[in-house]
Amino acid sequence: MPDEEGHPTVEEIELGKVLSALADPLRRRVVRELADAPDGTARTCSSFALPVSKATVTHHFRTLREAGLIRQVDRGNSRMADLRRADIDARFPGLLAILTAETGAH
Amino acid sequence: MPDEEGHPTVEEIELGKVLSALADPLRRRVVRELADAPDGTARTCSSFALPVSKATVTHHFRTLREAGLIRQVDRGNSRMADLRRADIDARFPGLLAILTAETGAH
DNA sequence: CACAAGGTACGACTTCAGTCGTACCTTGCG
DNA sequence: CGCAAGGTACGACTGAAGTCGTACCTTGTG
Repeated sequence: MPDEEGHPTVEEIELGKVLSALADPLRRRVVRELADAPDGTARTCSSFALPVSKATVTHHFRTLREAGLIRQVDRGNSRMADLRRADIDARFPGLLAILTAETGAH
Repeated sequence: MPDEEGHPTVEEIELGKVLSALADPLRRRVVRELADAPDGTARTCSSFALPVSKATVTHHFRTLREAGLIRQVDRGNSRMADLRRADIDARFPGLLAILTAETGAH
């Protein structure tokens, strides 16, 4: 069985869900910031300062997690999120490069 | 100015619209079939035999066209669609390879 | 010319995704 | 202990997206 609740295994990652998750500019911004940071960088949800409410932030991170793009682990007080870089690269090579190349209006 | 109605130029192609367009399995199927065919292959909308009505087919092809993924030109009786392969490769290298690699339930 | 084939336009319906407020839970800290 | 910080759960609202039927236009063909 997978890790915890809502983390698909590498084989379970579906292109459709990944593309749907990345269709949203806020979620794309989260992934891009994580992809630009050193591998293994883990940040809290709130550290991204998304211009939406807490409830909406939770919703977006759940979408990213269930798509298989990020990993979320409880760490005492808060919950840390980090990019599943190796898994993404294995399933969709070149995808992260496309995302990090995005510039302009975000 | 661009070509005809609804064809963005290469620079106007936006990642968000491309990902939104590709989030739909039917549209992904169209792009994949075109990408698998030889470059320059042009097909009619109806030749894809999508399991939806004519009106819906028109809708999906308009979405693909406005996202900049396909080109549509009137050719007498019908309207031929072909992949904007060079433009896509220029803006998002590796994207088409990800799509053509998709297997399983479509 | 008349008609079928291929698409588009428009309006309508339904489902889904993004958004929020509120209530609530857990953990760390003073 | 008591409280603030960080997140989640739930219900609700709204707008967007996929779907369809019908009507209509254009082009090629018999």
